[in-house]
Amino acid sequence: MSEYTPPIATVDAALFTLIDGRLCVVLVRREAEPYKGQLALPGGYVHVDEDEDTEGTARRVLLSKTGIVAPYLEQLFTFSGKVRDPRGWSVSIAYYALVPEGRLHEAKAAVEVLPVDRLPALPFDHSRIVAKALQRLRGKASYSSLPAFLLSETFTLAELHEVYERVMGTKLDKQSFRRKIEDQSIIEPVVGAMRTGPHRPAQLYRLAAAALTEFDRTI
Amino acid sequence: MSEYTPPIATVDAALFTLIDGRLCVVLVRREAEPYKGQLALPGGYVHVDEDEDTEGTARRVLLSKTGIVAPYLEQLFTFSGKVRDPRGWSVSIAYYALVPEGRLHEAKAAVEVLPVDRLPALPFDHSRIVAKALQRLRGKASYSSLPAFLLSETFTLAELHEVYERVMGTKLDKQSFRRKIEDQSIIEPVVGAMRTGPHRPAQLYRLAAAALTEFDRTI
DNA sequence: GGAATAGTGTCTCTCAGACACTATGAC
DNA sequence: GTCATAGTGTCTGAGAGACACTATTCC
Repeated sequence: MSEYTPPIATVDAALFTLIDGRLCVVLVRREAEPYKGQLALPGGYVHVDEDEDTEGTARRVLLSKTGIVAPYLEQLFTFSGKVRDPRGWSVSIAYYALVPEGRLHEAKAAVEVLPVDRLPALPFDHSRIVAKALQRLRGKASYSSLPAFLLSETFTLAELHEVYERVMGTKLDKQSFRRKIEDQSIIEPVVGAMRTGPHRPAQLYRLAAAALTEFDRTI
Repeated sequence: MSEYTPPIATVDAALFTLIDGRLCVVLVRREAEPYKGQLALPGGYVHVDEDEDTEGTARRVLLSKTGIVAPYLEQLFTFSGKVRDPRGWSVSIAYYALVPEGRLHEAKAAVEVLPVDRLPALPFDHSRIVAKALQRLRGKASYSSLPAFLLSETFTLAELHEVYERVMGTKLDKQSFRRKIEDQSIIEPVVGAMRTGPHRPAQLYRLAAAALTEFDRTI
């Protein structure tokens, strides 16, 4: 097998955030060919001498191209084939990530954050990657704590409620939502911490577990 | 980037079947180093001159190593890193597949079909791949038509009921199961076709869609 | 007091689970 | 008729959705 030719191996990452209640993707302008100068998902080669695994590649690429360390990062899908990259037969291990709006100040100046429903056509198959990531995000929102990673560490129930509605694109009944979230032990109150304003103060909560938590399901 | 060294790129596939109500995996004995002679998941290099994409690799590898064309094949996860393969930093795009017991006669003589709860330790990270595939299979069983791909093209409701129970490892109420399946339009009766025996004949059904169908869910 | 948002009480309707019942074949 | 499995009727309890209510702050 000495003449074995492996495909090109890259990682691409779709980094989502929520700005003014709109789901957005973080894009970077490509500094090298192909598609130099175009907006695309942050991505790069797998570095076998540097990366622990492809999740390490994703973290490195996100940090180096956007300046952001995302609190949630998950492998999405591996895209592959002869035509998706003009450089030749390639494999792209795609990841998606969530970051709260408040952490975007860490971002490099060169990034552009665009609403998912206002994206231009993206190079490679990046539009497909974004579509698949959105599908995963929306699906997983309905049975897990995933949308909470779009909020800062503490948040009110109303904020959590809204982020679920925004991600899923549907109205959710207030009482049903609160029952569901509290029954599942997804979150815990931060005792004594309240969000104040010109109204009754709201209890602040944090995620009970640092990792993603899934709800119960039945057939 | 002329000095760029890509990782090794392989595909591994966990092929499941149901024998006497027990979930089993199809293993092959490795013909080459490393781990020559050991039982492992069917796998092989991505051939950039031959494969359309990595799903094509998976189909080719499954056919060439086991002789089987599986009616259901889905990408599972991409495993990667320096230590999982003694040949060096590698990426394995793992797939899982389902095949009905009745199609195993196509299989090559060299394959071994072992129950998932009786597997030996497998080389590389193949035990992790099987574990992750089982997790996906069990999870997806609860909200999709997935387990039906372990049955031949036509089947009775009782057979479908049993395969769901076997895959999920739980008892399901007969009436609830039938309501659920029929409400979701997962299957359609094959008019006039009945499974006979020393008892009342049973209506035969087929999947209403050739592809996987998901049930409705709510938050 | 009024405005604004937080948080609760409670009714209803749907649906899953439980389980007993009827149906229809072979013998 | 018996046996075996197919298939249905129906009760009940839990929970989601709807929606109105009370609570607590700032002004």
